[in-house]
Amino acid sequence: MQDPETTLRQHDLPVTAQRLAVLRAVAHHPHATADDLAEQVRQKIGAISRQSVYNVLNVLTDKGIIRRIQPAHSPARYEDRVGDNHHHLVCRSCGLTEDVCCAVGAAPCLTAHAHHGFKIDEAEVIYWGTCPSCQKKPR
Amino acid sequence: MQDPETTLRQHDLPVTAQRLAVLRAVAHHPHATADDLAEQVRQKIGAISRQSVYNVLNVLTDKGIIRRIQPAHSPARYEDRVGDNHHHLVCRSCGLTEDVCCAVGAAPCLTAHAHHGFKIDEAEVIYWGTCPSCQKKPR
DNA sequence: TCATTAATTTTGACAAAGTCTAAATCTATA
DNA sequence: TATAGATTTAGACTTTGTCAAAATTAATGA
Ligand SMILES: [Mn+2]
Ligand SMILES: [Mn+2]
Ligand SMILES: [Zn+2]
Ligand SMILES: [Zn+2]
Repeated sequence: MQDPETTLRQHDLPVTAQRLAVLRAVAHHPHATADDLAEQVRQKIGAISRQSVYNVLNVLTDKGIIRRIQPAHSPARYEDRVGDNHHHLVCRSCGLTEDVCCAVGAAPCLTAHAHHGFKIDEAEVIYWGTCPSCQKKPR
Repeated sequence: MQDPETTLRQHDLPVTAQRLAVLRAVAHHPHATADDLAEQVRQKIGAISRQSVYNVLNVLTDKGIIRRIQPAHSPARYEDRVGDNHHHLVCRSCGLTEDVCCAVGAAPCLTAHAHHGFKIDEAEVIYWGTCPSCQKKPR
């Protein structure tokens, strides 16, 4: 990823302190929630409204600059690793989220057998399980 | 599936009108939301509280009698087709949800390469696309 | 540099989907 | 049929996110 200001200009987005800070926060904290990111941004630039965090995350997602993932039982999470069709491994117990390369190859799971006449554009895969640290915990 | 009353007794659940009605509604309306199901139940038994619908869906899900799926942008959906590791095909436009047999074989996507030391117990796959009917619509 | 305009940010209300709690009701059992 | 324990209900509450209008800021070009 290049520097956030260049990224914004390349996408015809006016450069604002809020956008820069959110974009940096996403880059530094992959799979963070909107709330997590607001927290990070506040530590950097002092203040940001909740609405602005959502505004920025939405516009960045629409432009394809970042990606939104929405596992069950969790608010949406964001990452700037886009366009590589990777998947996720989520701990049922603590929510820890790890990247996993696409199981079948390049963008393979997209070859979804033309089922039911649907025009398929994405295969979303989430592996659910227990992370090493939670496996150790009693209970 | 056998009759709902037997199912409940086999799982040591006291039989109530609400549980029977919700279980029947799930069987007759696969991939319905809690709200959809409440609606159906009311047509059958006259009334049920929102909380009871959730209570029942939760206990049935915990017992493994039904399954909960939670696609992005949608409230949770329920079905009584459990234990066969099937996946889902969801229309981005209208939310239509169809079953898809597991792409890789029996319970294959579970063989997830022992990544990151996680103990994986489920591979959830959602194919996103546009259903035939929505493909026809203008716009 | 400065004024103008369009876009962004903020504030505060609102919505959807669920959960929590205590009181009322019902089921199972004997 | 009485009892104990479980379920159901009502209503408040929480979380995550959106909407809309007013205030502020960024980009542009004179
Ligand atoms: Mn990722
Ligand atoms: Mn299904
Ligand atoms: Zn964990
Ligand atoms: Zn559709």
